[in-house]
Amino acid sequence: MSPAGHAFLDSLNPEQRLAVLHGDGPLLVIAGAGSGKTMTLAHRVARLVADGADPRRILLLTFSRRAAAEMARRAARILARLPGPRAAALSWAGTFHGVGARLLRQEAHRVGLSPGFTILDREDAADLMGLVRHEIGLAGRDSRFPLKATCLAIYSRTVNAEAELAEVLDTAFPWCRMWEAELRRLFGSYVDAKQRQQVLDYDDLLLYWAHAMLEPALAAEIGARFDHVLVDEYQDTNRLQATILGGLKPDGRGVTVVGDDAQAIYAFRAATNRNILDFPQQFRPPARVLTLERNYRSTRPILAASNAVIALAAERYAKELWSDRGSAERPRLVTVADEADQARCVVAEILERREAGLALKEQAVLFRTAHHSGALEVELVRRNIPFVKFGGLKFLDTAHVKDVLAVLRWAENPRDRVAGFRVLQILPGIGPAIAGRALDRVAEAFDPEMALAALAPPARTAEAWPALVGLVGRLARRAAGWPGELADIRAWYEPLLQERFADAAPRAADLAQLEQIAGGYASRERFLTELTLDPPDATSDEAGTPLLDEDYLILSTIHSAKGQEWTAVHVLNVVDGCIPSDMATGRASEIEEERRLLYVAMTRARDHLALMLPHRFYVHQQSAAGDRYLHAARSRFIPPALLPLFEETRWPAPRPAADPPGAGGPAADIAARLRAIWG
DNA sequence: CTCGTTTATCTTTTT
DNA sequence: GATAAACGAG
Repeated sequence: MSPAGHAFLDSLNPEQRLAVLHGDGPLLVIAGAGSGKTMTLAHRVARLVADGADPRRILLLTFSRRAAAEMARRAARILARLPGPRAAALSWAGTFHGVGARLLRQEAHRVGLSPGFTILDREDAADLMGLVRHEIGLAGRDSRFPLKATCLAIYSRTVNAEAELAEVLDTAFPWCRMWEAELRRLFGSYVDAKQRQQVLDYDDLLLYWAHAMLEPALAAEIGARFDHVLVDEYQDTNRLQATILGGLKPDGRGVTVVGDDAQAIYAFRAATNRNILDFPQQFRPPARVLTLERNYRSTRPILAASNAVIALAAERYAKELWSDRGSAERPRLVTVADEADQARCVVAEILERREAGLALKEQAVLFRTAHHSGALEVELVRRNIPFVKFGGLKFLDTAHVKDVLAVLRWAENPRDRVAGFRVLQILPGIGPAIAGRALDRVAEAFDPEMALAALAPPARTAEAWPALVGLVGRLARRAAGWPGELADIRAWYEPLLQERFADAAPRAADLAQLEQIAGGYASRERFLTELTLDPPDATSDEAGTPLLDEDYLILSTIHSAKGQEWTAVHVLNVVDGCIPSDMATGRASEIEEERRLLYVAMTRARDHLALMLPHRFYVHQQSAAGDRYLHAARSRFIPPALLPLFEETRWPAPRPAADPPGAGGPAADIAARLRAIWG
């Protein structure tokens, strides 16, 4: 047991200290928003190491790599202050997917994988689904077969929830219900294709891991690698991840999970709050449960409003966050005419705060879906305010970056058909048919370069063909070394870029930046793996400038804002149809998730919180009706009973002098004058 | 076969 | 604003 009296425990409150000092039995920490969860977890890791645990035998599973890095950094800092030599940092910290990839590569031969497997990101996986979808022919004459992305979503959900296809279709994709038989066939072929090509999609990283844990010998061995397993954001894990955890530590010894059921916002990804609700009873004796209710982040009025919003939720672990940070400022409900005014208002308030000394970095604008920030982004660019956006389209999703990465992936794994298919079709004159046949040859051959060189390309391609063959050969031999390979690819691709895109210059700049990034990775394999598992998730208007020292505003989807905090927060479009999204008003559980989403958004704020209510809300790309305005009402999550907790304002502020139309009659009563002419 | 054009159809959030 | 199918010209 721990020698009580580690000096670094002094900064903790009593509940946090209990969590840090808890022994080896399974532990569940319900950590409310802003309750010092990261700090507590970091201290627990440090405490374990201080008491003799080997940091290389601690597994830390977090939601994002950024969270893992932050945790490791803080733990290291605590340890650095202790006397005596301290072992190296945590070597096993990352996401379930990242750790899975690493374990699977190490144990590849034992789970029937090639150690050279490549990983498909979501778009690549969707492309493969599209290829397979095409291959098995979809004759749907009367109604159309679901899009490739939808097919992938259905597949992914089924796997992650460990559920039946029929059940998933009923609950989450009712409009695809009629295609059950075809989907089943499609998924079978999809799995076959992945295995033939030695590629894994995101779900496979969990799936292979989970199934490896069903093999007693392997499970025991992998479980024995770790003395302690700590899982962060446990409310957002799914059944598959719970299965993995159960396989690693069946008796729960050394297991700590931390989470907050009130912040569960990933049900669409098959996360289930049953994991956290049922965790204690999984063990005998049951796991210990500790609750952190003291909030260090927000002022009392912000917390009061947030608590009131979440109090209306149906089912949750009862807890009431409290804070001793007094303030007279209530969160504001700001009514604006439309989205354009919303953008102007937000910018005006942000600039005002900056004038008052609050850096842009201390402020954030949050929204439900990525495109909701469109109008705001335009306004920010117009007024020259730097910003970085999290969520939505990424650097890696752009066509030219994907092209270059496909070349790398194809070199790493010549059987990766999605990659090869993409690369070949970059050349003018080559379409799906020729590319497909070429890939068949490559798959049969030992040497991809030879196979390609033996092929007779169509006349239009004859000129460009040898360059590609040469490139493929050099990459296969690793002639240029790393990261020189990227320069080699760029030299080959640049002329094609000019032909393919009208705006070649900025795209070329992106590729230069990609090469820059590549230099930070040790090898081609590491680069590809880590980039797909942990893509740089911010896009900024000024592509490429390392903004690290500059001041910039944060724009983020609410999902991507998880775990973060800012002094001032604006939440856009807090109206019915956005929060809750009108996509999600079908079932009660979906509505509940939207409620938690608003709660997460509100609890990001330390001192200032504004919820924006545009009256008119423009909806485009809507179904049949086409574009239209929606006359939006305040979100149903803020019913009239909660209004006293907010300050209701209007922007622009109604001008006091001139009376508004309709209120005191028109400023000049023309009608009376006209009557007077005859009077 | 490729490739440009035209048409109808769309479900958000992310590792 | 993107995706998929369908058509027609080279």
